[in-house]
Amino acid sequence: MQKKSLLDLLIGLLSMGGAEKFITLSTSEIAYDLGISQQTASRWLIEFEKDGLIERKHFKIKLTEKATRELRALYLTLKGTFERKLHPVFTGVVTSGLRDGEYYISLANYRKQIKEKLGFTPFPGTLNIRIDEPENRMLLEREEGARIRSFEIGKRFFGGAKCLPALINKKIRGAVIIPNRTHYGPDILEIIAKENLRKKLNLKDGSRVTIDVVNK
Amino acid sequence: MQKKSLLDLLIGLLSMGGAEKFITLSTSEIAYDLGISQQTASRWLIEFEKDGLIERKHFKIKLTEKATRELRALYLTLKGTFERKLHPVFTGVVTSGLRDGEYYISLANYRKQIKEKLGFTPFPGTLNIRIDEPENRMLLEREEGARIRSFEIGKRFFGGAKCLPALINKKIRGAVIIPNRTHYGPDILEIIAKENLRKKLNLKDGSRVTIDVVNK
DNA sequence: ATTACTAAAAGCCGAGTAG
DNA sequence: TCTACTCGGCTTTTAGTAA
Repeated sequence: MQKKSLLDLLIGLLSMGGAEKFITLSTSEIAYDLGISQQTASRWLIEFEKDGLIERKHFKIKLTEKATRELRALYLTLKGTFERKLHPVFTGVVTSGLRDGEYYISLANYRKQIKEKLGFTPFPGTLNIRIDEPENRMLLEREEGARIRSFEIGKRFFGGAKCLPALINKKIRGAVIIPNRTHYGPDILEIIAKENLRKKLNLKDGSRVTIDVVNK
Repeated sequence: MQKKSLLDLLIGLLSMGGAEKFITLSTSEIAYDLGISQQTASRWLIEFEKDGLIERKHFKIKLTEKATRELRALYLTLKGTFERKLHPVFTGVVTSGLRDGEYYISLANYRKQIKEKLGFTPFPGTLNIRIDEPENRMLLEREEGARIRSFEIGKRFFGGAKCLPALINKKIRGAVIIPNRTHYGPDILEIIAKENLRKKLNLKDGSRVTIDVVNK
C-alpha cells in the first residue's frame, strides 16, 4: 500500500472509466498522480500493452477485457473475505481432468488430514467441474473451511489447500478443494467425497451438476 | 496479476483468516504458494512486521488492524468501480484545512474547467469535511463525474481531479473534489460550490454536515 | 525443523535525451 | 509538445549457509 505499483495504475485507469472507453492520459500525468517518473509510467504502459492489459490509440488508453476480468477477480477475492456470502452455489459440467487429482488424493498424508478435518476418507479421485460462473470462484477465497497443510517427501514439496464442505447435486456431501498455490488456470472446481461421485450420481463428462458450498 | 507481490501475500493471509487469529504458516509454505523463494518470503514478512502490517509469535502470523484497514480500503475502491452505488451519503464535521484548496480553486485554468464541466463558477475556497465513514470514501473511486485535467505553468505541475456533484446539507448544490493523485492522508472530503458554503449554511469548524453524492 | 544473514546476480528506476 | 530509448545506479531477488 505504501509503494505505488502497477496495480495502482490499473485501478486508477479503472476508476477513470478506462474499462468502458478510451481515456486521454499522458505518461506525465500518470507519473504525477502516482508519484513516479514519466519514464516509469511509460515503461509500465508498454508492459501493460505487451501483457494485453491495455490498448492504446493516439495517446488514448483503454483497459482490455482481460484487465477488467483480472481486476474483477481481485475484487471478488476481497469481497469473499470481507462479506461472507453464506451459501454460494455453483453450476457446471463434469470434465475429465489430468487425473493428477487422483494421485494427490491417494497420498497418505493428505488422506489422513482430510479424514481428520472433514470426517471422511476420500474416494481416491477428484471430480472436476468446469463452472459456469468462473468469476464467482473467487468468492471461495475466504476464511472458512478446513486447512490442509503442506508437507514434503524427500525433495518433493506438496502444497497446502483449503477444503470447503459442499453438497453435490443437492444430495451427496463432499468438499471443494482450493489449493493455496495461486493458479490462474482454467476455472475448474475439484470435488472430493467419500464415494465415487461419478458412479453414485451416474455422471459422465458433460453432465450438469450443482455444487452448494455449505457453511459447515 | 502475473507477478506475485506483497499484496498477494497479504490477501493470502487474509483469506486464511489471518485477520482474526494467528495462523501457522512457514516461510517455505508461503514461498511455495506464491512461487517465490523462501528467503524472499522471509524478507517480506520482516518488511510487513516493520511496517506494522503483521504480528508474529512463535512461527505464527496475524494481520494487524492496519493491514485489514488497508486491504478493506482496496476492496472498497474496487467495489466503487464494480458496483455502482447510486447515492452514497457522507456525514462529518467542518474543519479548516491548510487553505491550499483556496489557492487551487482560484487558478484560472481550474475555474474554467469547473465552469465548463459542472456548470458553475466556484467560490474561491473549499469546504473541508472530516467524514465519519472514512472507509467509504473509497466508494467515490468510480467512473462517473467530471474529469478535471492536469496542466503546467512553467515548471509547476497541477494535477488532475474528478468532481462528483453533491448536495450539501440536503440543500445546496456543489461538488466533491477527488484529486487523482493518490493520497493516503487524513480522510477529508473537499467540497466546492458556487456560493460560500460557510456563510450560506452558517457553518463553523465542528458543524455537522451531510454530503449526498448525487448521480448527475 | 525452522528463520534470516551475506553476497552476487538480476531487475527496476529515473536523468538525460532522441525522435 | 508527446513517448520511449540508453545507461549508470539503486533495489530486490535468490543460492548458500549459519544459527
